[in-house]
Amino acid sequence: MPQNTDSRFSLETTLLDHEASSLSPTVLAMIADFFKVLSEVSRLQIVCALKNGDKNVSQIIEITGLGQANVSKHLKLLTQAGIVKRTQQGVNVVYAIANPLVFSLCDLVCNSIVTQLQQQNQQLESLKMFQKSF
Amino acid sequence: MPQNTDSRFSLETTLLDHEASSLSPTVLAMIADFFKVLSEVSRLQIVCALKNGDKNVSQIIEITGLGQANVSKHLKLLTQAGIVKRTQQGVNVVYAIANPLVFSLCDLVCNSIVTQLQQQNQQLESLKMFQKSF
DNA sequence: TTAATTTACTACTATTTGGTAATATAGGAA
DNA sequence: TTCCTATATTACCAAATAGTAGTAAATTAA
Repeated sequence: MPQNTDSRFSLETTLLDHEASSLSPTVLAMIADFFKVLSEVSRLQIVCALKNGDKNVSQIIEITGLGQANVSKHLKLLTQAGIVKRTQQGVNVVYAIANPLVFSLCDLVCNSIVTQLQQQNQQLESLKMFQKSF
Repeated sequence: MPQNTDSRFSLETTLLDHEASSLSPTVLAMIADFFKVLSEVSRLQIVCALKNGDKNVSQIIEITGLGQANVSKHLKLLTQAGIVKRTQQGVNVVYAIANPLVFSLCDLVCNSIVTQLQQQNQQLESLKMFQKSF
């Protein structure tokens, strides 16, 4: 196997191309952790709230309707995951999207869900037509 | 707002373009659920095991080293999410990737993590240089 | 038929985690 | 200084979940 001196690509190419037994659980855990941060409605709400521009914590609380302590905890997780970034501005703390990748991910998943629902819809229609013929 | 008769795109365009208050929690929940399925190491292991071709349950158990009941439970979740598909072949049940999107998602996240680690590495190097100058 | 194999299901335990109330901390105003 | 506001942290509870042992169901072989 040729050595790849660019570590930026060595990870991704070695990650999923091998049998699971040879996969680094550490790498899989990092990927899983990233997905886990995006796997909660409250955190997605916060991400969406930041899509149209930076917001301070109070604004995020107002937009999402979540509790203050709850928002603070979610923001900490999102920050640790590198999804949002924190900037102190006087007494306020402004959060912003640090990694726009999240929107690409959400769009991809959303398209996938829509396609899946469409297929289910088609099957439902077929069933209806079948039922009608009796 | 112009009516969009193609429901395939109305969802994705209305999803993230508005304030969180106007977002359908249902849609966000569907997206969150999809991410949640990918947020566990064991399930990522199974997905990776299927990357190089379909496998029956016994093979998946052997490759991943997970318990039988555990694998069965994870496969059920992956199937419900539309990520893998199930085919009975005699006494065996063969699972295959139903939605290759998962690999795109994993690659995107993996690249993001690598970039993040690189940046941290650079900061570490800067710190080392700084320390050396004393 | 019986026996063996494969997969799914059913509790059950232990751990994790979202939400919240209370408290702490820190910055700005008076 | 004191007071007020904004954010973070802690402690706690309740719900969700990963893992497992045991069992059930279904198929094939003998």
